[in-house]
Amino acid sequence: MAAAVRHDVVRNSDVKSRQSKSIDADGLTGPVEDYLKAIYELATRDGVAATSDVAHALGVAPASVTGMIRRLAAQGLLDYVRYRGVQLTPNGRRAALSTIRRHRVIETYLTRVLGYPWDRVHDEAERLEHAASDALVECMSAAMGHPTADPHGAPIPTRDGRVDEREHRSLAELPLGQRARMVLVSDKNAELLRYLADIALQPGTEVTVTNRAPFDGPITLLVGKKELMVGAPLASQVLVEPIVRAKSTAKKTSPSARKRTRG
Amino acid sequence: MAAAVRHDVVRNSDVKSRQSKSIDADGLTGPVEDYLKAIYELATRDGVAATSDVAHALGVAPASVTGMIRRLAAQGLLDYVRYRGVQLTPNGRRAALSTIRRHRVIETYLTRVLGYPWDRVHDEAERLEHAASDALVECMSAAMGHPTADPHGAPIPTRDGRVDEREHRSLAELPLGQRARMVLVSDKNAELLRYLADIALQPGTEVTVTNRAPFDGPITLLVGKKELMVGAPLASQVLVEPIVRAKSTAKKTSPSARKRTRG
DNA sequence: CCAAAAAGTTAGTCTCAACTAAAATGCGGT
DNA sequence: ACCGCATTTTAGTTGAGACTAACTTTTTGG
Repeated sequence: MAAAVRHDVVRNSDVKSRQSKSIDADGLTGPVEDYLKAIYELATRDGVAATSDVAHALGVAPASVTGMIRRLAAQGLLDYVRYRGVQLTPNGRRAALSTIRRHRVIETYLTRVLGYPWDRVHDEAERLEHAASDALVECMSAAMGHPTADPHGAPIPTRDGRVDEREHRSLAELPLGQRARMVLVSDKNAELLRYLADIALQPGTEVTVTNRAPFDGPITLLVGKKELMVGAPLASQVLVEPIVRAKSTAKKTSPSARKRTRG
Repeated sequence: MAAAVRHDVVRNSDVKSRQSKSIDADGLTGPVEDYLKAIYELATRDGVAATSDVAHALGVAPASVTGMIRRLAAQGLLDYVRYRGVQLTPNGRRAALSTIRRHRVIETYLTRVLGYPWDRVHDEAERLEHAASDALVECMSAAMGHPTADPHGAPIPTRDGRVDEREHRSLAELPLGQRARMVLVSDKNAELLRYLADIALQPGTEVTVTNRAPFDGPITLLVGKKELMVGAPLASQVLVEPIVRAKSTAKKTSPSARKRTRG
């Protein structure tokens, strides 16, 4: 090859910023992002997240959660009072929503564009969300015309951290005969998702509960034209929104379902 | 299968396999994959990889490399003789090529399908390669009709570990006046890639060296219809393949460029 | 209202993958 | 053949993030 030149432009990637642990987009590690996500979800439901709930959600020992919580509180991502549970600070919330946005955009992209199977997309996104940059996620989102919900119906937070936090009732609570539209199911249970795909029940599908056997017995559904029976555990996982006959222009769903789109 | 409820299906993701460190697709950690990739590249060039070269390639201290090499050798991924450098075993080679395949398919997908910028795709792929499953990578590859080279011209290994390992000569070595086609440039230097994009020199582009100033001085190129001058360091990074006038059907490139497609 | 159970925390240990400093080895030149 | 230098390895430390075992605090049921 040539002679002894090549000094400047060529030296590949010399000074490698020297960070020891693998940091992703937010400057947070993968595990940290997972904690923030889990705490976000628990605290949104219950106000504060309990140590053991976080531990269960992440599949780690409670003692590990206490340890991590201390670090995150010291970093200003959590408000923590010993023995009293934990909440996100504004910074923590921002970080959590950013991770959730990445997760959901990725899920949506993989199913919509690549045809990746519904029931496997969660595990894939669970790893990719820690590796994909925000720039890439924006690329994906733009390529789909900025969807607002993922394939399981979960709302996608915006870049500036707004997200639809409405709560929905499940098929287990839906009044008999009330027409409704499925809106959401957890993406975490692959078996459940496969079964729902089998019975053609997905976000957007219209469904009615026609009968409910006593003592949490089988629930009879009308999905499209087909009638079928499901158990109570499944029914409680499938969230729906009643279809309101548009009488007035006022878009009230129900007095109990408070609409709050926080940011 | 209506009746008797289904207590089984619903329990979310209870028993979480309990593995402590974050393992990806191959059952290897991110750092391990990075070492195998680096060793693959160095050992392919030089027979064995030297500790300090691996250290430099990964931006870590030589002592760290020795430590990791011991672990990988114990796992049967490397052949290691103290003070003598290191080589991949067949298993190590398989793992390295699998990671490289993921990297290059991802790079290609991001540029071709998502329009992700040429000079930033390497860093993105560097993180995604550890998170994307082989299944997803096959999806991407299929969506593009199974390309054989990434956007920088690097050959994409096949699933079964075959890869084109031909060596190419650089613009610095190309005889004056010889028409050639650019085939490859390293993806690691973003600045270089931006400049090449500027001058419209990419894999596939036809290029001729029309003059070379003495003492590694400026090199004059003909790219398309435009003439321009580049320095020796750049020229040595741009690899090309001479264009042979198809006289006979025999596809000989050059006696020195030995074609070996190992697997 | 108090004791037992449940939940949470502390203390101490482990592994991975990095580091620095010091010792060992290999090699080129005379 | 040997000296000096570059390369490599060993030894010992560090930090993140997990674990178990033991202890403390809160909650709950009688």
